[in-house]
Amino acid sequence: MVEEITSMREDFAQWYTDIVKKTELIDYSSVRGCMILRPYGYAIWENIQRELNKMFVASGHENVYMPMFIPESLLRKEKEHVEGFAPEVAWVTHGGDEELTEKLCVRPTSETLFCEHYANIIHSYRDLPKLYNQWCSVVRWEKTTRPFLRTLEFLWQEGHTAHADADEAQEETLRMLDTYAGFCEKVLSIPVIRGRKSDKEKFAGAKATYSVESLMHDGKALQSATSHNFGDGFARAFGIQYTDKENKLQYVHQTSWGMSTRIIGAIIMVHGDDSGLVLPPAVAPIQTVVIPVSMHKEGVLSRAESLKAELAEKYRTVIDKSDKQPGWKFSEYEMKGVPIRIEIGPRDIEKGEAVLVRRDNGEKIQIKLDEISEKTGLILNEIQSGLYKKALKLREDKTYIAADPESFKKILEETPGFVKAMWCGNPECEAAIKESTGATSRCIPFEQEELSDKCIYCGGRARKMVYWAKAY
RNA sequence: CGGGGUGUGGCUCAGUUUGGCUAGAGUGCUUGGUUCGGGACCAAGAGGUCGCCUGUUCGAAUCAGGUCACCCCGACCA
Repeated sequence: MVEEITSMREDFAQWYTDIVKKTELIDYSSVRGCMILRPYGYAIWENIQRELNKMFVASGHENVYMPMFIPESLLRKEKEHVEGFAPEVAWVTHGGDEELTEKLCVRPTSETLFCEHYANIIHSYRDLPKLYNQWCSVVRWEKTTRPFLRTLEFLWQEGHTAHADADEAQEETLRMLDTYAGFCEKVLSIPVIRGRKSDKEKFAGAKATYSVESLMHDGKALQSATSHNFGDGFARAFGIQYTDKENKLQYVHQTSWGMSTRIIGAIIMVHGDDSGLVLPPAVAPIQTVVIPVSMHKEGVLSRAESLKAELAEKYRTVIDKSDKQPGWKFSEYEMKGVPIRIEIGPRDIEKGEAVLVRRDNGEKIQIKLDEISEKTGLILNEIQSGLYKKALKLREDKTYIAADPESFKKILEETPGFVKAMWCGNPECEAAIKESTGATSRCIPFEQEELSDKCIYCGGRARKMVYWAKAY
């Protein structure tokens, strides 16, 4: 047990803050609401980036880079979009001492830039589809901020695609949602609910928004990624037209989809425990750490070094040769969520063994040195899938069904989590539920269940089962 | 943006109520030594314009006004 980290039960918010600081994921900067991603935190993002990018490339997407500034007139081209984002954009009004004739906003998202560009480069059905993605940072002037979960500037990727027709755009929207779901579940070991957002929760300017939703340890939900179908709304606003095979002018149908550094907050809050971080091996900056014990003794350090070199061929491995106590090191790497720790000291070397310790369950295993590389791989896989199962169980344990407003409210107050309940589809009921319970509709899941035929709030005819929760 | 809280060596905090000598402790850091299988020990040392600004006062970490930042709860949002 690490003393410096507040226990989850005692104060979840403080636990979270302790973790991000003490494990050196971030530091605060002198700019309000902006965080410094330290090497350990940034390495997680780089791993996420690498894995996710592979998936994008595999499905035919190309990376581009757009400017970070958007002229005011361009931002204003699509009405709903600007209304959605205007309250939280940062404006550049001066270049040096000179006032700009048109102010520029720092991109809060890049739909408008992509649209303008697409209008210029798409002319024929032969130019379609356009499957672009960009990795960048965006700025949203949030009122309150929290590391990873909400910062003024954050890193993300935003995919923007243009298609010949509505069906293809819808297919792309769902394919990318599925990509995110697979990424969360396989790479991050985070189970997600796939579904559609209600109109109230929809992206500004979208025809339909889909999301993958995950559940944190404290029973609050976190939108882990979104995928939007824009229909031809943006195309009409920006004049993105092409000539089809029949020589007729058509508007393109577009999508956009994104995942941000916020997902690191989910990794922390889904897998972490009172000893600190627990990182899924696929994105852990350090997969195994070799800790020499009694390293001043003859032969220990050199054996530990050669073990490290062997492991490093296959896994992200470090050796800690600092003169700290072994016990200190054990705690340190536990706190940092390193999946596997390997202790090697005189006793082990004599027997031709080492001690392998799993972060996920604390199990200590004596392993023959000549088998250790292979076993490490197997155990990393076990941890990867074990974390998923554990998280899934947690989510299932915290998923409830409510049949009436009173029990709905009671569940959210006493045992926070996902609440499944029927909804008539009326935004007023949705707003009223939020007002009385603080919970929002997280999504209308693809996997529907017929819990009842009455809306949880008004008792009218129910149309959909919805996942509700308090959310980050 | 509303409500609450906090700013004092790197970190955690005491001191502020009731203004008063050279601002303390633990931990961390540096050096030397002894240790080393779950956060070691001894010794010596370095490190602070008390968030910032203005005021009150003979005198401000302490009082007043302002301001900035962070944390928590809410509203808004990825």
